[in-house]
Amino acid sequence: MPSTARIALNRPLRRLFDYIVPAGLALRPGQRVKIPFGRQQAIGLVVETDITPPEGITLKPIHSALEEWPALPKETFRLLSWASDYYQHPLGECLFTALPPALRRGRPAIEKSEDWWQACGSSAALPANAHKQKHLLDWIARHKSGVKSGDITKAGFTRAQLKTLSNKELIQAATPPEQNSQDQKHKETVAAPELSAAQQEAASQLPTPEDGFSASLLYGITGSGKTEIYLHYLKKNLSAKDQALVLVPEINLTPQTVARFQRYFGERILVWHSALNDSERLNAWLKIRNGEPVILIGTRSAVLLPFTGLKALIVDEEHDSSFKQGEGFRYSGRDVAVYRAHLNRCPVILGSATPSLESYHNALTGKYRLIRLEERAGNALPPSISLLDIRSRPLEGGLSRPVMQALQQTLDSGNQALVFVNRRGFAPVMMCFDCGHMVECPRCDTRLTYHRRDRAMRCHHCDYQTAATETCPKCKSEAFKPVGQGTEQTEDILAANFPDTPIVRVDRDSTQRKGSIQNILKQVNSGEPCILVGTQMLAKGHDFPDVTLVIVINADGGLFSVDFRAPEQLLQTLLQVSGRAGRGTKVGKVVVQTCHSDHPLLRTLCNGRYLDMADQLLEEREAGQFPPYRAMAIFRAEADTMEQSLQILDRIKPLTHAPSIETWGPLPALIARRADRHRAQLVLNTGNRSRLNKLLTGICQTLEQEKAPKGAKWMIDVDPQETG
DNA sequence: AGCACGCCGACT
DNA sequence: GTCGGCGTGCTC
Repeated sequence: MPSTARIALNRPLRRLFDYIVPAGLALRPGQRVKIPFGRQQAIGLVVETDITPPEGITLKPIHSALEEWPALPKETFRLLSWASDYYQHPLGECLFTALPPALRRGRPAIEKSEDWWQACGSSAALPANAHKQKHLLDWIARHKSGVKSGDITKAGFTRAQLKTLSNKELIQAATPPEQNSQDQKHKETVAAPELSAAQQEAASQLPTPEDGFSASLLYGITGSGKTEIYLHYLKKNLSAKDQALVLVPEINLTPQTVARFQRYFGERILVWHSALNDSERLNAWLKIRNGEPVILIGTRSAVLLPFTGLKALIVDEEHDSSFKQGEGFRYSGRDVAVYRAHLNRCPVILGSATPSLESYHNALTGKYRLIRLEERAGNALPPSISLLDIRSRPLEGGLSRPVMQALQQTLDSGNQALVFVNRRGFAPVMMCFDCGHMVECPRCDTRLTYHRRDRAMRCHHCDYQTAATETCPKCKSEAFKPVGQGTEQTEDILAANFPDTPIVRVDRDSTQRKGSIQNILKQVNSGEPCILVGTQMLAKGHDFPDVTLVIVINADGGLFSVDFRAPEQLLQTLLQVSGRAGRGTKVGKVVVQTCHSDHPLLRTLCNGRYLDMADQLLEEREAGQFPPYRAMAIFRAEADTMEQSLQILDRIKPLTHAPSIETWGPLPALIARRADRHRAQLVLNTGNRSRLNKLLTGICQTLEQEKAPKGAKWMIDVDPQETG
């Protein structure tokens, strides 16, 4: 009897393939193998050995193992198997997402040294029309100690340009600056940060790695210094050989954040985020796989890395919705982190000023330990929040008179202000006041946003854009006007009202234009009076010590949404924005414009106590039978027509009829058509998560056997973040 | 997902 | 007469 193995492939298939293991080859789960697959060669991962293959199939032999050790160590492998089952995503694809691209393609698991270059010729030798090459040569020449090729492509140059310069012998291979990395290795790092009494008290409540698995929700109001607690915790609890993981939202992984950790841990800090290239990914992955005692700061996918000596996990801003992947393998980085800590018998700390209702609920039921830190670091006082009812108040670009006056006062006293507008562009709609026509996206069920800066109408849900017109495209009327406020418009109105004050706009458009948010914020950091105008981007992670006034243009969007998470997200955003005010020694003031100043949630907002709001929201969730009281999953379908999408879900619906499982729909999605795809969904809701999980496994298996009609697709989303 | 096999339109 | 369109079927 030849020995056998079950192999997972990087294919969207909910099945595994069995092979014969050649004599003399010892295989363990998690190992990479080269296998024949159909008439191609493929890379697979061993799932199980010595299996009993099904009858009537002739097994092919495995070609070879790529290395004799498992690329995915035992704990990582178990984590991914669990996640595959929990999120109902094919095992092969789950396992392969934990490999860097180079290893997925079958490249050897050895460190890839990057080639370094330095200039050795003058740009005068180049033809006059070779502008790109000249730029690149100048750029390389500016870096005296040489540059690595990865940074060259990141700076916007191509490999072809590099090669041309090399052929012309204007640049040559350089030796990597060894000294520098040596210097850094020996750089002294400072001891654990001094904690305030309140921080000390919070830190003392955190269980240590010796206590085994624990999950703690660190509720620390904005400005309370959660990061110092993380630093202190890692400093006190990691031995020289331990690994740790700090998960952060993509937007918070700034050079400043990394520098702050490096100050305490020097070379032990390693980063992992979407901007790494293939060789950087491979090298970081190998360090972690080799058990080097790194402290990894990374985004969502870092939780899947092959740690072998993980002693602590931290999830910062745990409420952030970007921890949930919105497509493909739709896992929650935060929830996977908690499960990983559990598997690994080590602590996980979830930190937030505005905890998710899921985590808060777990804290209330005793699953997590709740640790409160309700004092701002230094002498900073919490900002005062007030509502300003704007019903029947004249508005100029969305701003009321009292708000304008407050802005003036703030500037007069030499301080900075921040205006929060939750929409980029100039106006979310262009409307004709003669015929009532509104300009819509031809490919989506949405209105086009007017961008006055570049005279364009853009869809914010697909890549469609068209030139803006002066008159109504339908009836040619000149009564064709923008309706509603976007950041561009607010910026213009503020510039007109405060001509001597710099207005700094921060949104996706302005950061794209100016390179980075750091560039834009340079002038804000000087402390000179100015007004910041921006979207969500402003609310996350940036400190503005001189901002003493925060204006929220309109808070009502999330109050009456069909999405059950909208109120939670609104309050989180409002509080995160509020937290920008008065971070230094100055007292902050927050004014929220609303048409519903008597709304109970907004009333609670004014006391600034997030947990009071969370209590209120939890009551609503319980009454409505929503998560975290019930488990939820959504079948989504998209096709060329809505009929097709609904048809797929109508077919699924009877399969979901089971005790204790409620099914809603199928219904068209909130934005029913997006990029010419018609979308619908079927919502499953239950008090019995494990029963739902088993049911879903069966349904997905069944559906995969059937072929979906052409152009139509179904997918499953467990614990969905967006339910519109 | 790949990749082949397979049956119908415009070209050397 | 062929090259090639992408429909559907299979991969241990």
